[in-house]
Amino acid sequence: MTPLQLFKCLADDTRLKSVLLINQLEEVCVCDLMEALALEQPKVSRHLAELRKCNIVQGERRGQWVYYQLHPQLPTWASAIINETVSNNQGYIADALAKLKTMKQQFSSC
Amino acid sequence: MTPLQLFKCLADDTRLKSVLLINQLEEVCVCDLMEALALEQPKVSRHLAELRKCNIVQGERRGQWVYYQLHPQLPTWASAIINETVSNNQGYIADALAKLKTMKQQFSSC
DNA sequence: TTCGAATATCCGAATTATCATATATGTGAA
DNA sequence: TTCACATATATGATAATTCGGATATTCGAA
Repeated sequence: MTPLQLFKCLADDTRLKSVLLINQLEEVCVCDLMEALALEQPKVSRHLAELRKCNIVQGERRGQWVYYQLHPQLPTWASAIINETVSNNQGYIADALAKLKTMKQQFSSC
Repeated sequence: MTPLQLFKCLADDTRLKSVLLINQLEEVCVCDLMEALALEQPKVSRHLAELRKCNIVQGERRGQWVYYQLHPQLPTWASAIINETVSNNQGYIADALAKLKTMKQQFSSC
């Protein structure tokens, strides 16, 4: 993966938040992201597809749901960048993260 | 500066290379970048203007030329990302960097 | 006036959003 | 089991928007 590819993927609000949330939570499903970001399903799905195409995330179907995680072969420098971004911009995903966490408590899943 | 702003700025070949080169060389003028990247002056200038607007770089006129450097108030996490990118993707700017260095040796400036 | 640099504008190309539809999985009833 | 249906996700097509490139013009300094 080239740095340009990575930055292009992260240069969109939906994709950036998705990546940062996935990075924080280890794995999330599409419906989680829909709720957390208050977005329509096709929109989330489309942006995840782009992230998949660049090997930034990896989707795995388990029954009804598809769970996304960071791609296991993500270069170290790329995940360093993601971590650096999260830890210094917690406000950027704070709302979504809070919503996700209360969701997880109330219902076992979507 | 928000992370989204930063990534949008870095999501373009000209801008990304310019930032990485400026990071490596401390400061460069527009004509340096034109030569190194083999681009027209207006193109370089326009992208630098975008980087200036986001406070990623800073331009300073000294006589005829305008010299650019990373913005002194660039957040630490942002410059960490830039450094992480450079040190793990040297090939991406190797050509431009080599051209710049031989230029600097042959002529004192543009 | 001349040269380096910045800005304005227009146009074409690439992105994104939206709607509709397709596929995959799970559930429950016949 | 098998069929119908509900839910979750993906994808296709098209409209709307944004973005980048080329050219011309303007600005600033020598």
